[in-house]
Amino acid sequence: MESVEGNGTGRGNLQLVVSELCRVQELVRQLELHLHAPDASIDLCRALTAEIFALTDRSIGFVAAHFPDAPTTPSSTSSSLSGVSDQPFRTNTKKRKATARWTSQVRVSAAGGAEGPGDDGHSWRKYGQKDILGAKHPRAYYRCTHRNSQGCPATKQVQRADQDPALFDVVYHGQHTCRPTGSGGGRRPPTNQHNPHAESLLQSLRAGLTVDADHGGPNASVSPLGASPVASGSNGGLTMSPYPVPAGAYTEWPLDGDLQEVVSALTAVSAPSMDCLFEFDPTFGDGVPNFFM
DNA sequence: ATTATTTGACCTGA
DNA sequence: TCAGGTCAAATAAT
Repeated sequence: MESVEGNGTGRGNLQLVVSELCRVQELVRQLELHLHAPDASIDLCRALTAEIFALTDRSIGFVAAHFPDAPTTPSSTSSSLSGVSDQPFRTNTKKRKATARWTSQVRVSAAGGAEGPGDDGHSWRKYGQKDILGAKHPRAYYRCTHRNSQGCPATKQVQRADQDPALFDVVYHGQHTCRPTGSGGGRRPPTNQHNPHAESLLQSLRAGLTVDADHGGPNASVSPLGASPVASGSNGGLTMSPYPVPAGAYTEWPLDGDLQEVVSALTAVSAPSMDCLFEFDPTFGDGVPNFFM
């Protein structure tokens, strides 16, 4: 393995990475300011988000290039995380390729021993349940109710966490293309341009970013630093925690590798409990995540 | 009657 | 062959 020490280029890149992460932090601050502004502009937020992604992407590229098989140093946060999820949930490292092009992973707790995570703002129809090898609880499969009527490809998988039955691991696949029809069904509370999920994202980002060079390859993950494994704040009976994606968790999604985990980590704060989603299109058509509500 | 859930069978990728 | 994901008939709920 290459040693960075004694390698001026490597050290230079590390400095670059640090400076870029600082810039990312600054951009996040700006983004937050815009989000709190009464006349927040979605376009501006998009632009800032795109730049944040671009910067993190480049930094990850540097790290991956100079630590091709860097030994993983269990991040300082992972130790605290491990208490909650030493086996977050079975990461499908060798199963069929998914057709979805977008994925998000969240851990949701249901208050009062509810049967499942609360309403995430979309209407889902259960279409299957499977016992998962090594997992105490079965995994439930849901698809968007509007799949037939509108061809919405969004699906999600919900599985009760082994360690804490009050926690549910939810994996979202695919983007919602459905448009909620009037009242009922996929209802949406009236929202202005304030995006609560974006704020969650920002909180995680502001808490700090760590870039872990994953052993065994160019995969890297960005995990929120200092974010407690289970957010203490509740949200209408739901608590949601950013979910640092373990190394290799999503290696098979049809993405360009590195970014998938970043995407997973970043989008981990999106989702349930509200209906406006921070969606991310990993095809990077224009590299701009979509906020829509 | 319509819609949602359950559950065993089937399909697919590794 | 196995495990995870999906289908679809039966059943339940509204």
